[in-house]
Amino acid sequence: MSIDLLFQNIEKHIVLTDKEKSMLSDFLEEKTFRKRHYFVQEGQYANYSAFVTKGCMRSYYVDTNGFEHILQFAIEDWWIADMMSYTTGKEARLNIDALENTEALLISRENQLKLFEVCPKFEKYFRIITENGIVSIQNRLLENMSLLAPERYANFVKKYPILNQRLPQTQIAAFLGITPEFLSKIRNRG
Amino acid sequence: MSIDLLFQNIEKHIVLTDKEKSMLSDFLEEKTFRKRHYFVQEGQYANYSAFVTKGCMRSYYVDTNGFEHILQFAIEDWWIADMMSYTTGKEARLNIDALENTEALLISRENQLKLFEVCPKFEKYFRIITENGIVSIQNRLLENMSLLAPERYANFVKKYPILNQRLPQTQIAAFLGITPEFLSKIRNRG
DNA sequence: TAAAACCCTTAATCTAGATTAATGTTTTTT
DNA sequence: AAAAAACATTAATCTAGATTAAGGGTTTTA
Repeated sequence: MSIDLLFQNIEKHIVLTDKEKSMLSDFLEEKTFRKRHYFVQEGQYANYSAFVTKGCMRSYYVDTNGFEHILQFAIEDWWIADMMSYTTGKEARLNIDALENTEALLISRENQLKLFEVCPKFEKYFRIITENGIVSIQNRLLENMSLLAPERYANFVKKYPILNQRLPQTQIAAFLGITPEFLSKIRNRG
Repeated sequence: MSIDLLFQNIEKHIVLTDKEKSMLSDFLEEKTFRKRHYFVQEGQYANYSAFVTKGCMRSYYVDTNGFEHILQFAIEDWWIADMMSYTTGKEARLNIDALENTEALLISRENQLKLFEVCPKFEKYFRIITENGIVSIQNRLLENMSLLAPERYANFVKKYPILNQRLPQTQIAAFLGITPEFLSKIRNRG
């Protein structure tokens, strides 16, 4: 069962009783996304967060010149959401779509907050993964400010070897903040 | 009392009883930092988080060429920490120092986690401000990727007019990811 | 199975912002 | 009050990476 992947993820941080597992289960929705289909679109109220159990999604911002800037990839075992819209209830500024045919477990913000009330353990879990999220994005920001593109790419490969194999170059370039042409140059001894 | 500023900050998100306030108070330490003195240095175990009640601090990374890249400013009513070291217990890679004579309330990670056990309301508070932190730094990353320096500076001024007045240009430049020379040019009709 | 649609490569040219350097001002320390 | 340190300005030169463009490959869709 795909929900077991989520249970395992949660149990890296807290211990769950069977009752808590079934409670969580009741608050989730299973959904599949065909390649290139949207989970979130700019302008929507994105009050769902997704835990990917199969496939790959990405969140990205489209700038005023139409260029895409990728904030996050999410393969199996990763959460993805427009955190701004999800937590504040305002309109999303990000898009989230599937780069492969994808299966995910969705939780609404409403259900998440209910879960926190009923069982503070879940609040602890999300507090921890949110802390980890901050650390990881702070690190990325500092890398963007202090490293040249070839070094950033080397770190990407080291950190996410699977993504480097699995994703098209265009997507990796849009994540690193460079053009696909320049990434091509880097890859072929630039 | 300077701790009232923290109570007010917390009560934007949750309601506190007098008992909870005094409990929190017991877990905090008051400390002052003279201008240019360190709260955290690279290589230390930075197991304290600071809530600034007066003055200004900054967290920054020093790259291999000796350049400083500022991750965060914290004036009155802001928390600041090396989140990586604070949450994982590993050695800090950031420095945090005072840009002005500063007063702050410190909480150790140990006490914070105790507080969460004793009173889950505090876990909720920190979950919320951590969520807000993610949103804000995600936004900054996307701005860095999608905007030119003059636009980033304009947004900075709009978002933090006080910091723009209060901080030297060198510090603002190190936050925006540009040189002070180029910021000078931008400011004088660039 | 053809034709879109997407994806990758290479190379010439261009530009946002860095670097260097010189000069002046303001703030801090002695 | 002097000296030192930090801060700001301006301008010439330089460079990491963008842009443009053209050609070839591969995967999807009809």
